[in-house]
Amino acid sequence: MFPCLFLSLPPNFEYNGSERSTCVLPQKSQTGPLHIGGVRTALYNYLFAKKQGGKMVLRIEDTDQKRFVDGAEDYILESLNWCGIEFDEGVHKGGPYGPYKQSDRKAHYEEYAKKLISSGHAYYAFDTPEELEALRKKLETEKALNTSYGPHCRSEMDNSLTLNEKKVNQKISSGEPYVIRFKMPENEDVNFTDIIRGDVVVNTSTLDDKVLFKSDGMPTYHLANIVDDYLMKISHVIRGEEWLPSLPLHVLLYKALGWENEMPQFAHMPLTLKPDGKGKLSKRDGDRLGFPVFPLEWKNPQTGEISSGYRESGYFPEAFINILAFLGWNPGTEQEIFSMEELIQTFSLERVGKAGSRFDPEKAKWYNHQYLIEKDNLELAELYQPILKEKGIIKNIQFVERVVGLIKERANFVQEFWDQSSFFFEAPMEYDAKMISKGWKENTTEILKAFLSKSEDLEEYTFDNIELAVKSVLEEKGIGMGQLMMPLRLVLVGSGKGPGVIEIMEFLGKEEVKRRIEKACNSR
RNA sequence: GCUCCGGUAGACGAAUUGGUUAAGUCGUUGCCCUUUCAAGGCAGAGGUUGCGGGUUCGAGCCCCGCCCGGAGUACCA
Repeated sequence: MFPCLFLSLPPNFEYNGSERSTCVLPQKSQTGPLHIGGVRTALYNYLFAKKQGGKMVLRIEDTDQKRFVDGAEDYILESLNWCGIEFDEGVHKGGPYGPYKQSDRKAHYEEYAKKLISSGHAYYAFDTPEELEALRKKLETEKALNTSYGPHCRSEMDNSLTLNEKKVNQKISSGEPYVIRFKMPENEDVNFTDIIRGDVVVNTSTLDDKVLFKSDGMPTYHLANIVDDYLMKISHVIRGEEWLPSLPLHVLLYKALGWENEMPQFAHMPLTLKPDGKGKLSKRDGDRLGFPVFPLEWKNPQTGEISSGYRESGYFPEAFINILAFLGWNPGTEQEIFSMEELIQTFSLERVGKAGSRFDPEKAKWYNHQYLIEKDNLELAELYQPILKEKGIIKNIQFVERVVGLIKERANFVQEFWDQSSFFFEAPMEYDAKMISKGWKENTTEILKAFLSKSEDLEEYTFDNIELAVKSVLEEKGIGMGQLMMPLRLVLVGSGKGPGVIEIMEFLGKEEVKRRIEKACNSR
């Protein structure tokens, strides 16, 4: 899996303005594709860009060839498309700053890596993995403050700082593998400002000589990101908090390349945490705790393992977006339901929180319910139809629409509709035992028959008329409402759920009600 | 270990930037309604704002120390 980057460019770009954004998508996601944390990062970038009137650009960061996952790129595209996050430029669309896939931009990285070498900001290193491992172990046993490749040890290693030029050229031309490392300055304070975190200072003595260019000819994230953001004229970098520790390096790279004035502004957003326990949300948490971590269902092409997605679980994209937006951001008002358009209007980086937020699956359901009850009955009926077809039930859309209108308030998802409404389509096959013992008395059959004969006389089987029939039966028999309504519900629905009993009767019609009552009475 | 970032009820989080009694939502509990369930309405529980000092008339907010959590510390992003 590789992450991708979102950039936004305003039509009239100026570096000192605050009108453009960019972000890095997923975190270390070897284990799977874009998950909700990544979509949320994309969303914030999108909201920021749209609010400022910028353009959204998708860049694919596929510099790690080992981690290529088949289908990942399409998955990203499809996910964001489902969410309603649109791009103006990118791998799939082209644009003035292409190509938008880093594996197609190798020449750029090589060029700037060489520039850094000639300006003395970087150097070639020939150390083998074994030598590197030995170095680390040695420094660890010495309890050195900094156990990585850096100023304190680079003079003892196999690199262009210790070797003479002839030797270096010889090694390179003979095809010996090499990397290019950044020459980290010694004991220098790096100051920078993060939009969300504020001012941060880091001393370079805690940093190391990061590899910028790998022996396979590809850049690392650090180099590729800086070069591309510069070339693509990015003004804002909005990415996950896990990048914050790399920011000093990035700042130093901008300086070393002489791009200090073109350096974008940074915003590092809080991580999304597991609902239980500790740590950031990972792929495994979802199905372990019974909620999706992916926007769309994902099938791992290598293992065939399937992870559930929000779309397949019945979440509406609008609800999903709303949930994500509130994961680390809030408007400061009491409004909780926001359309994408409202989010664009209201969103600001300043109101993004600093603390990591825990994802709450319960509240996610609540959000979906809010959107579901606001949906048009016809739209919901169309979503319900395929489910009915699977059950072998063919009904016209008007019928389904009426059913949906009666039951949608008690469901969070369209998938729950059948459980709430099966009795509208077919008579109950069995009766709930608890309801029988609670509501079915000796005289119940007699009461139901009395009700039946009352309703026989009804010319129009309307709510009001049925109610009148109910009342007169109660009066005649001198009984309470429960003695009639409980059995009626049992007979009609089969259990203790569903809308009001009279509403159900009105919907089913006189004949069907009669059939169900008689069937139940005869079977007693 | 080291570096950085965090810490307000079970969860998300507000607090006009130092100003009464620390919002609201989800969840939870009870009641009303519907003799079902859900929705809705009402009410309640839940907090020493991580801990300890300090500054101040006054601290969730500023300063110092500590504790806890997270991230980073790869030829991964």
